[in-house]
Amino acid sequence: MSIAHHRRKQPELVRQQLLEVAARLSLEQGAAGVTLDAVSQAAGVSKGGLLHHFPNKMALLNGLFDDLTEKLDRAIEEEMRNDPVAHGRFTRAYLSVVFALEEDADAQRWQVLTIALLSELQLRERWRLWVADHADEFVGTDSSPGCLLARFAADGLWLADILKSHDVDQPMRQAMRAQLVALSLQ
Amino acid sequence: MSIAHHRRKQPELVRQQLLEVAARLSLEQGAAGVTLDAVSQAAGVSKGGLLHHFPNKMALLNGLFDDLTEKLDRAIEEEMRNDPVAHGRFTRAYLSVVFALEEDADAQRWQVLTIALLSELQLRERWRLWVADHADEFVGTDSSPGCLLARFAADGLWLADILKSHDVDQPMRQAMRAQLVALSLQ
DNA sequence: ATTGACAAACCGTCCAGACGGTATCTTAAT
DNA sequence: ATTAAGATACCGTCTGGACGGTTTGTCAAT
Repeated sequence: MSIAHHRRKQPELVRQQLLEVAARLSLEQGAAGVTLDAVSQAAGVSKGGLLHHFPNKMALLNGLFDDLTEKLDRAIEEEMRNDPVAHGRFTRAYLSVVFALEEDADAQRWQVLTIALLSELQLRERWRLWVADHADEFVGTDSSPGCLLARFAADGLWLADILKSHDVDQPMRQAMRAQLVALSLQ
Repeated sequence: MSIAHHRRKQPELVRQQLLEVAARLSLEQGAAGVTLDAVSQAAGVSKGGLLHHFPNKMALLNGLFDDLTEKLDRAIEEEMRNDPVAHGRFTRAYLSVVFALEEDADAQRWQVLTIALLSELQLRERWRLWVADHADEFVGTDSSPGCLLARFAADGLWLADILKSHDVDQPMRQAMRAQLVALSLQ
């Protein structure tokens, strides 16, 4: 911050703002709403300015993806640090994060974005890699059928939250979570 | 067929062909690949011809959605007819259909389409309605936490199949299915 | 003769990206 | 401490193409 004080241009803030706005637009207007014009204008930057930070649209989308997975990874690591049991540790952390998503208002913005990102071929592949890498990293502790099933169920719940298709009340949610945690231990 | 025989133009076939091609394009090129130009050209029809069958693009997407849910409903009904146990009957039928998806080569084409459809705001709402309607219809038999959980897990597996993120081998798949069926009964 | 099923040309809009330019910041030599 | 030199962070405009949709034309079947 000491630097920021005598620094009038703060490119990192602009970059963050652009990502923020892009995520918000995808939430409010769907994937089609994320155009260079719309993003730059809503972020109070010219299109040239946007393209300075992200040389093309794909770079912007990749930036969103990076931001998303980074946050996800941090949240998961945080949860894993507080779990003494090795077996299914990653799965339980994953469960925690997914179950927390609905309550975190900030996180909601990212949920719909995920769907939008998944509809892009290249980003779908990146997502695949993310999953594969994590499955690989925790193959020793989290590859039992129970763990896999628990994570699948979490994904299903996450999808339902996005679509608001079911509304699961809080007691039911907690009951489900308990059952999935039990699965992760078996 | 008797009509088609002495009829050179077969509008119903063209319509089917258009939907087929649109689904294929979304699989091969992502949602962005489904343009009126691309669909009509790949279907061997002029753009005017396409717009004769579907007055605008949304109508085409709605047509895809209708086709998809129709097939889904038929498959589910078929499965439900062969299940003597009332409790969780819908959930088990849902499981059967989802687990069968990966084997059915024809069905694969529709999987990615689903994601593409979900990225469209209006179609997401239609999907929400479909889910809500079915949850409502079978509220007496399929609203237990076990059933809900089983369906969530099926959705997660379906997502994993689409992304090819995990490759679950056949024995594991069957074990998971058995476990989910058990959940649907509890 | 009318109509349904297309084809072909065309229109207006939107959008990704290029480009030329300007303001601001950093570095380092003086 | 000043300042020249270059890098970085933007801005505003333009363009070529894509895309959704319209209009008009054609032709076979009824």
